[in-house]
Amino acid sequence: MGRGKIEIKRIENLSNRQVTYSKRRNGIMKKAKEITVLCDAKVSLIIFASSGKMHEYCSPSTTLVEILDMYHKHSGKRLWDAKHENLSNEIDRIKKENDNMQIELRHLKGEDISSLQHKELMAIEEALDHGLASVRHKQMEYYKMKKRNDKLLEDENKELRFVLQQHEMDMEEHMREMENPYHQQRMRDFNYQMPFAFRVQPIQPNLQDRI
Amino acid sequence: MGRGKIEIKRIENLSNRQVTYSKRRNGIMKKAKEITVLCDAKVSLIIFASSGKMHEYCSPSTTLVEILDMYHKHSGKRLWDAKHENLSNEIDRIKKENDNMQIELRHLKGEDISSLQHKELMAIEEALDHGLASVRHKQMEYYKMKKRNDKLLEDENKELRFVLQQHEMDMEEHMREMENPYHQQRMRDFNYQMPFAFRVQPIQPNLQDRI
DNA sequence: AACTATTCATAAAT
DNA sequence: TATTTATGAATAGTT
Repeated sequence: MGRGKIEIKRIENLSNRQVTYSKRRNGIMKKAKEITVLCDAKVSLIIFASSGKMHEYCSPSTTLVEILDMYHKHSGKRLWDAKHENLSNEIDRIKKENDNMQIELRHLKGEDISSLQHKELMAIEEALDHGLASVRHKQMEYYKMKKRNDKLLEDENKELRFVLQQHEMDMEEHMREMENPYHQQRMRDFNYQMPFAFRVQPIQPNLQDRI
Repeated sequence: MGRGKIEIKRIENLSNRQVTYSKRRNGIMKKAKEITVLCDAKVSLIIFASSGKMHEYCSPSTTLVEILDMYHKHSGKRLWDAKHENLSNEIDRIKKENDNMQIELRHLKGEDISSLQHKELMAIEEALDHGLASVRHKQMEYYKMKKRNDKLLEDENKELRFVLQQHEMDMEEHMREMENPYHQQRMRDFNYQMPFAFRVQPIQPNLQDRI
């Protein structure tokens, strides 16, 4: 159909090929639309030019995904399933792992143990014993640490009380010397400086957060 | 093109529609093949008739999957990625669940507890205590059952020994009466019948499998 | 991009 | 359903 018959083989002239591509692509698109309307068909048409440009047509009554789903059902071919299969397998694997852990957890919590054999119960008991020992050991550590901290606080307290007493004694002594203006000035200096001199830093700053 | 112009609208006559579908489908397929060869294009064409029958064409230089991959790159549209994403999300969700259980398990086994707060340790200890109590309770049940079974076996044993003794005593008595042919016959009967009379069935047939 | 001359596709008939 | 045929549509080559 044209000014002479052409052989169906690659058009070597780039320009001619592009023109023919454009014309024929429009022709196919039109035909696709027509068969969709005339015959109630569902069509998906995807064309890539050798340049890489893409054109597509999809019947308005449907979507490409829908057509691919139908294609899948009809052809039995895989398409994107290969990609999915890997993920599905991983899900299965993890779910299984999950179930096993769930069972182990329940057993350790003393649930669902009615059907267990004596040997299995022994193993669970051992695990629990071991876990309990570890946890109690850890708690003992905290207890000791707390006790040590209490001791330190107590010591600090004692020292502070002693210093405070000294302080008060000094104060009284100075009070007696208050008439002297030089001493008045010294007293003010003392008030500003002494509190810092005896401020005590906590030894384990964040311990209280953990106990 | 044909014996008269036709309007592009659905062909109501089923037979005509089917015929037209078949002809035009062939036409499009041919055009698709031609543009593939003439213009170096890559074409994917999938057509579903209203009957549900499918026909497809794909350029020989490529595959549908390849074309869909290219389609994906060009259009930026999702296609099967939506499904892909769902699976990925589920994997993430399950993996998270998995991790949490893993941690809980390790804690119950007394592992990785260094960084735990006192409160958390208390909770774990409580869980372990509870689990241990359940497991030991269950084991106690088995122990009692076993003890009961032992007792029953012992009693049976006693009874059997008693019966056997009786049996032997009877035997001796009968031996003494052996001269009498009538007694000889009775003795044979006795030998066949008595063992069954005192055969004892185990009370918990499969108990030994579970202990 | 628009224009034909020509071939092709196909609607209707068989 | 397949083939034939008359006709409109598509398009190759030209402008």
